[in-house]
Amino acid sequence: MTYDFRKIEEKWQEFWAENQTFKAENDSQKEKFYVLDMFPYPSGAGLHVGHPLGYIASDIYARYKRHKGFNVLHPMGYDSFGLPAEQYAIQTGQHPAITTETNINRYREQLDKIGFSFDWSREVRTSDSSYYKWTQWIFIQLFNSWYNKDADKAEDISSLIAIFEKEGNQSVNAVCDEDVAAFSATDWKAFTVKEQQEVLLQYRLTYLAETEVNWCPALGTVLANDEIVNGVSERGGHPVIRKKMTQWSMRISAYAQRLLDDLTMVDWPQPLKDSQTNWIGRSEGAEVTFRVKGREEVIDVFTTRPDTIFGVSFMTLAPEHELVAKITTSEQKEEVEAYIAATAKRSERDRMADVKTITGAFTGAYAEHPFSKEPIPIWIGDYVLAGYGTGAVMSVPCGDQRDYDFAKHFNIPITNIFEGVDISEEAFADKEKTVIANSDFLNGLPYKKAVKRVIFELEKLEQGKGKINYRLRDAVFSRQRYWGEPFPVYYVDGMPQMISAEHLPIVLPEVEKYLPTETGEPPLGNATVWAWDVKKSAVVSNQLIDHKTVFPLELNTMPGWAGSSYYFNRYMNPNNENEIFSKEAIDYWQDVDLYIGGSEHATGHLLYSRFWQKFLFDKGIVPKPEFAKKLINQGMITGTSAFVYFVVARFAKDKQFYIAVSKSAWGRVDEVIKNWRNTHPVNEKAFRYSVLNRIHSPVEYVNSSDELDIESFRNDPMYSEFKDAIFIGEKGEVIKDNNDTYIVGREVEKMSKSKYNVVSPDSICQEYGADSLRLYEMFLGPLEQSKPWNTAGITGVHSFLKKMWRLFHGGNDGAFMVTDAAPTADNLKTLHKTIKKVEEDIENFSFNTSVATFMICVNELAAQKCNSREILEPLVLLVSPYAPHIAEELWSKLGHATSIATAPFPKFEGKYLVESSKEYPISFNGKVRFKIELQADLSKEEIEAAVMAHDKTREQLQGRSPKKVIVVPGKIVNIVG
RNA sequence: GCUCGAGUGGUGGAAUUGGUAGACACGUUGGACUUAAAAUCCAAUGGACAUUAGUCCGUGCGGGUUCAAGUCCCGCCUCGAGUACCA
Repeated sequence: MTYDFRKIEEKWQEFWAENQTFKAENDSQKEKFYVLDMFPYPSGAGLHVGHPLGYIASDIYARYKRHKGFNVLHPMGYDSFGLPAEQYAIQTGQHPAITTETNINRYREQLDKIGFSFDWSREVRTSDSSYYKWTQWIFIQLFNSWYNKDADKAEDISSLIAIFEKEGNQSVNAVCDEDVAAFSATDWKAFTVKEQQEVLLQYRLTYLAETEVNWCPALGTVLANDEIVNGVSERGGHPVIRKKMTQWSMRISAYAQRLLDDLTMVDWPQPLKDSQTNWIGRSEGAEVTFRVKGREEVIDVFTTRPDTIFGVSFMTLAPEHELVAKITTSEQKEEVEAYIAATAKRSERDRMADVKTITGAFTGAYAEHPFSKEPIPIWIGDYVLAGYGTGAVMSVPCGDQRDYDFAKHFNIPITNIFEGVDISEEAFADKEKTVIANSDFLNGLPYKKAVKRVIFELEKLEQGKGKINYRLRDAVFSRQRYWGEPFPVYYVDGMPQMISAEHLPIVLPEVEKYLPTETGEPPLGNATVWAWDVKKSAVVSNQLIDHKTVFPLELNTMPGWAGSSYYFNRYMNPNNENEIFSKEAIDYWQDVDLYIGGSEHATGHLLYSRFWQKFLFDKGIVPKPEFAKKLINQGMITGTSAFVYFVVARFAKDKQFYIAVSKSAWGRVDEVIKNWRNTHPVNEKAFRYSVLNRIHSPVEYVNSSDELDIESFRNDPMYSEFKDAIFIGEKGEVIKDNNDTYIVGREVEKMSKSKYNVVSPDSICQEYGADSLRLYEMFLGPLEQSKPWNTAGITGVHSFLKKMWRLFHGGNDGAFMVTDAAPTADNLKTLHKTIKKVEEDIENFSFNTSVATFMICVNELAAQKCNSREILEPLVLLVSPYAPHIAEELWSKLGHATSIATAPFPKFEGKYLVESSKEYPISFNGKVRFKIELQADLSKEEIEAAVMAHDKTREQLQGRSPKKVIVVPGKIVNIVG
């Protein structure tokens, strides 16, 4: 019987689906294990072989854990709201829900063919109203919460209101907007309802505020910081400008410190942790208040070097700073305004690209030094960012290179306040070596002591305090898009009101057009039934809006990360209509044990998810402050492109054709063409040719030896212009389509349609089977590393499966032939060494090496002609997580009526590996010269004696007596001298 | 610029605490079987020298520690990822 993988794989995929083999139970006596993949956005292009890499790894782990007796939760779903479906809708009018559905079905078909052990009964789709009902619900919870810094957690807004009623807001230690006005309990009670709501918005964890946002005109929406890469939108690469807009924001900054601290709790890759740490950007320092000479206004600055305060020789404000207009003197007004106009014109991108050019303008105003009371000129400069700190800096040229360059450029005097340091060439920024001089009460102090002292003095003056600053900004949560979660929000007198949870979900309305309205409102502005009736508690026609019982609904939708920030929790109890998940479910499953996904989500999804998890934790909704214990970033699989090298030959008029020159001759085109002309005379004197760029050939036309299937290439309609091309080899000989070979050039590139190097998992499954695909993806190399795909190599793992199949099917007729014969010592040794290695490898996520181990095992057992059930049955179990279809088939042939999925993993027994002898490498001065076989239980002395007595040792030493003999029992012997 | 990661045969990659570098596989070459092909099997395969025995060189480069270094230390180079004037 031959290994008919197509039949076997189809059979078992059906079996698993019918029997719901991988359905996880929420009430189980077994220990839980939660293995999660980052769910995909179902794009129209479908999956290529790079996508399932992480899914295969997690599936192996999930299956392994089932064999180890765990109740495994291994779900899959779709992050199905998003831009591409909406862009497609704008172009074609096709409803995004339809496109999304089509794409999901295609994804599902592809995933099913690979034989994953997903519990599909738990599938979620973020664009389903039964799912986004809970996204809306969490939004409401955030709205109804504030961050109490004393308790260091989120609390219900009612506790804040209680404080306001009792004592106003002065003693409240909350994370809130910067500019909250002080009020007393009496004030609070005197406020109108609207005024009270305005105040509360400044404290809520999600709030509506006019903020400066990243507006992308091309996409017609705002973007979060992590959606902008190099100053342009991550999707599409469109320019982004700063714009003030009223938007929903998430007060993630409240959690900055905990997001930082709790990184120590999780086993995540260090680079990922580092990039979150950098993104949060904590810096310790002080806030210092400078009075402006002759004016009421003050300038607050944040500095990490308050110890250098006596080195301040000027102040710099961001051009956008609100004080600029107020303090600029009439003499300087023209220059300052011109400068502001010039910087406003420069895009964010220009500003970033051009760091070298120093620009700025003097405002004419002076600040007053808090200690020396000396006047300090106030400048503006675009190297100071409005969005960081207070948008103003105290410039200390002797201690900061940017300040130094600025001072030099504008001839501002530089004071040296460091002991024994030369600053004539550059600033001195080494904190460790700092000793302060020239600084009144700070003289002689090192950095740390000086900082402490100056903060103490500033507090005395009430002109400063120690402060910790974070780069992390609150996250803008509104998007001017159609295909996203609608907010459960309506407006009364301009103030946002939450729709109560029992009326959720608020379902996305139908619209005629997916573009912004003529008045510039988001696409939901096109909806005709999009108003909230508070009496009926229902969405009704806009025409009924009377601002008494019927109010307008929010027109923005939520961003892509809303639905993905808690889906891992929803999987625990995904079909629960009454709760986000049941208490029993969350108590049992707790958190994700293993999360596998791409590293591109480091500062987006993974930061927002941690934020929401902490919020839900504060509210007692989830039991863990971190949602995923261990996380692995799988590497990218790149494509191996194939190139054909062409020249265009012309002779006579209008007569031209293509000549493909083989890769190895590409450097000597002239010579090769000349050779070709010698053997194939072209009469026309006008013959000439020019070099054409290399052309991507579809990778399916190239075999494992890099030979092009010229006929297929010619007949591809894509390449009709090369239909009659002449292919020539290294020496200029003409390559005949059937006999000779044309060798293509190869290069590793990103897998993409435009490079014709995309390989789909479907075609691999069709030709080699899912088990081969799974094994090969793992065999390519370490999971975390990026590596090129080359279909040619798959024959290795495929023939391994065939070899394994043959272990079970002997004789000439290939009948199933497993015997109950007792295994030999060699059989047992091979098996147990394999068990040991495979188990270690899976625990270490080293899947590539266990595939190699399987190959060695099968090669050895084949050489030993092993047919013993006692050996082959455990082998099937070992292979099962990797190649589940063939494993199920062999398992059932071995006489088992139930699936292999939960059969216990073979137990390693060291006794079979005990060796009676050991082959010792004998090295002289570190170089191995020969090997000798010795008994394994010899002592150091006995080994040394045996080695020294050996003929070959004497031969090597040639009469010399060794200085030293090093014996490492069980390892090596080294003779020195 | 800063932070992190990585450099090993023609290729993908192996190599517990420093202890036989190149496992396993692809590719290549030769052979068996076959009318032929496919499939399968066998052998060789880091480089140089050598008839053999064997010798020398070899894990990006240069130093160092050690009986012993792909692995540890110091200094560089190259590539990749992230970040972008963060006061």
